[in-house]
Amino acid sequence: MITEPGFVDDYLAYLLARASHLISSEFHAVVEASGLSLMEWRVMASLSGKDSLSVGELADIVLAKQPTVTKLVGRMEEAGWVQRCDAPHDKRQSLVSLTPAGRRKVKPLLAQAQAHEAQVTADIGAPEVDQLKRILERMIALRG
Amino acid sequence: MITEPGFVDDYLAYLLARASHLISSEFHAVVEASGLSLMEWRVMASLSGKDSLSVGELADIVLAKQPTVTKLVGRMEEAGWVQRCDAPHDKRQSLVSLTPAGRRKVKPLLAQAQAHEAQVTADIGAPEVDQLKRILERMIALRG
DNA sequence: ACAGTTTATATGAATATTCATGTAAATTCA
DNA sequence: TGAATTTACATGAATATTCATATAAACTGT
Repeated sequence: MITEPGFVDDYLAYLLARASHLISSEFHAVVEASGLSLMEWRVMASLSGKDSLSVGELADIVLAKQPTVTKLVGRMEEAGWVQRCDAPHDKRQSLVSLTPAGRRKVKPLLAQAQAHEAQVTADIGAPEVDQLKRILERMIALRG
Repeated sequence: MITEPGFVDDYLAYLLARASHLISSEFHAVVEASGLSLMEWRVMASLSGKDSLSVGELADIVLAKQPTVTKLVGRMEEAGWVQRCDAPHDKRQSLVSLTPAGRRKVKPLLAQAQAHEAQVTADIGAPEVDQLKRILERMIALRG
């Protein structure tokens, strides 16, 4: 089933959505194979850099609404991948961090993600990917 | 609440997701003001080019699963914006098309979408947007 | 210090999406 | 041709997301 032309959604918006969906979907297969959803992977990947993130910060990063993240984190907490604790100086905040089990779970995926990006780069061309990244970063910086 | 660095999701994948979300969100405000959801807008924008599209084609274009689109189209049919009819030579297919009311509804949005893209282009720079589009098209063509 | 406001998260009800599967039409090939 | 397979869409149950709102903590100005 091939379909391409005609769609608008601002065209640029559509190209971005389509390319984003494409790349994420490819890696989605890898993520699901390890028993995580795409959102769970995003949360864990985000946390694997930092020591902890608040629910609000996570929502911003993973591009989801706050109640969605609250419940997502709740499920991940039950699964034993993350833990919550109240922020020391602002007890409204709920700081989310990876558990040791979560860290073990996400570690191989981080490597596979890099491998996937390397594959995409090999297919598209390193200069193009660099240009692409620069422009996207500029868009995000200017308008985000 | 500012958050940026650290996230991975393959990094390129994240930049794409973030930029896509950003641009779509901006226009989302316009879409919602006219009483449509983002998905409804995508469906109607897709249909406004073509005479009709099958449910499967729509699902592919709007980046959603088939049952999602079946139900989305069902709601839009009730709202009077689209209509379904069986395909003449393949009665399994359900061809979706805009009603006159749907056409009237989407028409101003198509213009506003163009205006939005023009604004983004003005902000980011026309050459950058052209490059961006070319690279995205290449990605989609190569891997889609 | 306190009343009013804002901010961060949680929660319940409403809504939307997805998975698994069902149905029916088209296609394949022996 | 016709049985087996595949394809397209629909549907019900399960799940996830979202909206509206509640709660509680942090600020603000007096």
